[in-house]
Amino acid sequence: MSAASKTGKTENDRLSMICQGIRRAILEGALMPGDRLPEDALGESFGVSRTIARHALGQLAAEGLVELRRNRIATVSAPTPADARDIFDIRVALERQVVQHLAGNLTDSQVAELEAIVDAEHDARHGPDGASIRLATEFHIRLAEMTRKPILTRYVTEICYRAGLSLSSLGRPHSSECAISEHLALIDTIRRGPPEAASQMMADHLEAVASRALLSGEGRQTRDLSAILSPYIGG
Amino acid sequence: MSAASKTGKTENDRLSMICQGIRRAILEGALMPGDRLPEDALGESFGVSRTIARHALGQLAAEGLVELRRNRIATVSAPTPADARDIFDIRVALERQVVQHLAGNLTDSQVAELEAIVDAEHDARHGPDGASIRLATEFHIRLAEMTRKPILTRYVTEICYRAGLSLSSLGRPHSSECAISEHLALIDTIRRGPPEAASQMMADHLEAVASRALLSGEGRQTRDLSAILSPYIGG
DNA sequence: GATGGAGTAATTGGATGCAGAACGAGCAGG
DNA sequence: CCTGCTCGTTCTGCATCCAATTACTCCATC
Repeated sequence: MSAASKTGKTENDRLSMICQGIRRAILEGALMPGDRLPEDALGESFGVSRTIARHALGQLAAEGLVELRRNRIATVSAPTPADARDIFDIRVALERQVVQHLAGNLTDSQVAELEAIVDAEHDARHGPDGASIRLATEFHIRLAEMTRKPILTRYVTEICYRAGLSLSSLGRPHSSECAISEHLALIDTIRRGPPEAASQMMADHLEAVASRALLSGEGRQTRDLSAILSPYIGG
Repeated sequence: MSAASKTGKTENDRLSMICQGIRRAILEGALMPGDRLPEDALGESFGVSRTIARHALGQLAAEGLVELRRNRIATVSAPTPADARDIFDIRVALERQVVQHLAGNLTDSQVAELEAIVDAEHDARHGPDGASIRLATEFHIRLAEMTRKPILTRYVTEICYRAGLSLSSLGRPHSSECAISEHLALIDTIRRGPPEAASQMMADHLEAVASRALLSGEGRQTRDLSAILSPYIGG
């Protein structure tokens, strides 16, 4: 799925499979912060041995999605509100780059593809929360991929997943209603607009998403103490 | 090898040690793109088994510093000029965030610390290239750390290492001469300046670094094979 | 009923072993 | 002299195994 740069890839890596599976589960809220991810349970779920599961956890920890402490069961990361703020700031910076590179350069088929995603978002707006978040994230990731800049794409993808985790853990149940029309407007502005306008609109959009989801502040009271204390333990 | 190898607490970080060691070796140009990193050799060098070395390679691959292809010996990544351009764009975006958060908020001791690094850069300006790149990178990383935003810091650190790799492989021998005065000016502007000014100065600085180091590389397109392939040979 | 502690089960950290793929030397042929 | 093929060596992919540490349960105690 990631960009194929030069030499053909298509490695049937089981490791990527596991990573992607867990990423999606986290993104959709199926896995919540603090949930435990024991190595052999994981391996058994995915039909591989602990070795692979272990490796996958290492990767996901590097991406900030899971927390790994010595001799302890891996858990889904629990971003603090400060983390979420940090993540969204970075996301704004990166996605501004995306739309600046894209502004005025979208092909018709690309526009169509993006609009198809928004359509799917529209269809899913009354479904489970996870689907909305996943589709909204997909929209942004596809946008990044269209720049054909693999490194930028990688970072945008990563930060989008982290943002998704923040939303599903700290955010209110739902706020995608407005995001849909904003996505449509975004497509249009990117398609024709000057880079600055598109960049600004993306920044406003992401800021709005963050505000709607996170500004509520109280969030939901955490399910257990460890989530509250986790940021203070590791150092 | 002579490290404290007793059981107990501080033995936690063998993996981080390897990662950091390789990162620095790459940053300083001791390891060049295409250099092979066999798991056995790595493990032996660091006095651990393949398992750890393997894990470390996985991490570094996730950071984009090494390339990992199935059943093939890991190699130091070989960024293309396009990759380098991409990396520097991202770096500009991220470091603008850094200075925007920092502008007007630097303490005296922080200023002193940064100036100390620049002093070290000055001392090292006629030494080996690696030292200059390492110190310049350290300057930017410390700057990021001062925001006390761990996630932003992580990304800046990562992108700085990648930029360093690009410089040491694609860049000209020396370009640190001007960077030193620019770093000093940067400190001053961040210390007192408005966020916009500091942000712009950082962008200009990084753009200048990229231009000085990379713009020369554009000229040689398919000139002769040995010149093109020399970075891929590993000598 | 709540608290603290010991013993057992569960889980991770890491090493090793084995199968298979890639690398490279050496040889045959143009 | 250069190109293509074959085969032994090297290296990775992965599973399994053992030691060390943690998590959990149960019981004694306050």
